[in-house]
Amino acid sequence: MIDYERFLNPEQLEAVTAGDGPLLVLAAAGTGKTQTLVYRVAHLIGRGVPPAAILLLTFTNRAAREMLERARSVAGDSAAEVWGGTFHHVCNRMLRRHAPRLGYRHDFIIADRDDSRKLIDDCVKELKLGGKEFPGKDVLAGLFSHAVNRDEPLEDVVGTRLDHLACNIEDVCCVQQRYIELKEKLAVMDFDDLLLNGLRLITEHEDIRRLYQKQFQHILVDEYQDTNLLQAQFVDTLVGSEDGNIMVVGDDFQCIYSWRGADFRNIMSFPARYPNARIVRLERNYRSVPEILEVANASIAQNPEQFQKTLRATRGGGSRPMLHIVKDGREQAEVIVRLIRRYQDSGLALRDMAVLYRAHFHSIELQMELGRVNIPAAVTSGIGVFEQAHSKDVLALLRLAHDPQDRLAFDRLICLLPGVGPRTAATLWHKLGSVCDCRNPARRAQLAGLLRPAAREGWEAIDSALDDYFADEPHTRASKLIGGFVKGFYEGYLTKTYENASERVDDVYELGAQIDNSPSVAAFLQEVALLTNTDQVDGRETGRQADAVRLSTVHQAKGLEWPVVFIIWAVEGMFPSARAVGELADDSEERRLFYVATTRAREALHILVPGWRHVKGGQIYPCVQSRFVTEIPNRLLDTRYGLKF
DNA sequence: ACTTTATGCGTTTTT
DNA sequence: CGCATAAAGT
Repeated sequence: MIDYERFLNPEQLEAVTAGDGPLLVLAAAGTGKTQTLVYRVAHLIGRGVPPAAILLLTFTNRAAREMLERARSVAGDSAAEVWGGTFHHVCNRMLRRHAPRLGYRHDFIIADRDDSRKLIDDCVKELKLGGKEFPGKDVLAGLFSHAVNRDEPLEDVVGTRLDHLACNIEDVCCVQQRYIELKEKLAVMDFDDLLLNGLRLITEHEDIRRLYQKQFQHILVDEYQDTNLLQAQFVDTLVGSEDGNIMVVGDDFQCIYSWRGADFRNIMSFPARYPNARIVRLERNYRSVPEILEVANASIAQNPEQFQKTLRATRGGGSRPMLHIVKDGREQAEVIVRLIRRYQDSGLALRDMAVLYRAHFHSIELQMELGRVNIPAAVTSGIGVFEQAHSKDVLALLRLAHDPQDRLAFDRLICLLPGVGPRTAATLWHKLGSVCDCRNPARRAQLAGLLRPAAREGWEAIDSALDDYFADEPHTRASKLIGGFVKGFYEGYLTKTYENASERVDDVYELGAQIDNSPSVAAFLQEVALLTNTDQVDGRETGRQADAVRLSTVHQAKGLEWPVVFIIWAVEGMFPSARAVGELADDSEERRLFYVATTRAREALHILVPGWRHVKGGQIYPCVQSRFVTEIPNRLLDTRYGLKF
């Protein structure tokens, strides 16, 4: 029997041991939200609920993995059978089983952000729209996504978000229509389709809805404040009744994804949608020293219309957060280097420290400085390994090998050949009859015959790699195909295309090893589009990751904590970001982001405010201290100037 | 004429 | 890194 009272405080215990019925846990930052979810899962299993009857929806795959691992150590190995993952992941898993019910193949292709933008661009060109006044593909993708995730008509979204642009709303709708048709034709779902079709599956098909309602006796949702309307509908439908077994955990103060359609009204209206919901508040913060919490509380108090919560400290006194007024980005980097060295001398490891910023490019100057003075830094970069060109190239080869109809993969692969671009790729695809059966040597030879000599040479190398690969069936190993591909063709391509070709070669071999270790190549390919950079970085950390300072955007730091945190570029226009303030005329989400940043720190928080910003071209702009700093009472901060501290 | 490739520049946040 | 534009290649 688990001694819950030993590991949980009274509020956490109440949430963990609550009986059936809806439950809303308002868990402020650092109050043991994860602990509560982990023990709730353990408690349910202990009560006799079959693990496979529990659905745990999280914001990242990493969060699900961590929670289930911990639940496993508390409740035993059976916890591994709990369904856990992101909404996209769970929808994908359901859709792989039932896709034909919606007119899709089981092996539909997932289009990542790049793929869908490319497809949208194709639609625009096909409809001969384009032009100066017409929105670009990113804007269009954003509009489509917004409409889907908020369940609003596209016309309204275009009307409100694009009123300054004198473009025809109907044209935009035409592009969307064409985009939807094109996706259907290519058997492709984009990220939004996974959610949309996951929801359609259980709303339009009663038997499937019943199946999953019966299977999932308990549904738990983490980071509920960052769900969008579609996701909330998905959960509500699966729960089925207003007295169902649904537990949602969240903190409206930490809703930072509304630009992606998240709507913290989901959490605000939860008590109205589930009138009998029990509400538990977790306010005892175990993470940070009181001085840091005071700053966080003072900051978030500026936002109206939220569930009132105050972080109460449980820890003893530490020291006040430091505000560093520095000359410019260079001095900012210098201050951080000195502070890092000082913390190292006092016994902290580099992995105990993190530098947080609003946008990736804010960190470039610091990265260079850290490199110069040999302080190892782990950057959670904007694009993960799987999203980088070389991974995608290799994945395209594997995808095409396993699915002759994967046009996106074909295009990508064939365009690597010299003298072949999108146009020739399209012609070739047509000439081949909309299939590229790599399993069939005769078909591969046919393709070779259609290519120009320069391109043919490259294709022949790929051809022999494919030949070797299929010779081993059914025990094909991805690493073998990748090895042949790299040696015969890709290494040469990489060396003439990129500076850091050898790193990329290493990455690609690593990718092969990972696929060999996964259950099957096909399963890996079906999941890979949903794996994110943070999943990947953490995967590596367990491996050979050395001790390093973490550099991260605030968004990617969500759910993490460090003894020492630096927030850089706390100036107007950068944090809050100029775009966010201009577009929304409401800075509350940016303030929540600042709140998330401050509450990542356990012992020490340093906020840096440079006075000048060097833009390339030699221009210098003065910086104004961020409103988020200015609105904090002076007495809560320890202000230092320049290099004196 | 049509395609591919080279060059220079600007960057919010991401499943 | 991706995008737009201009130049080179077929």
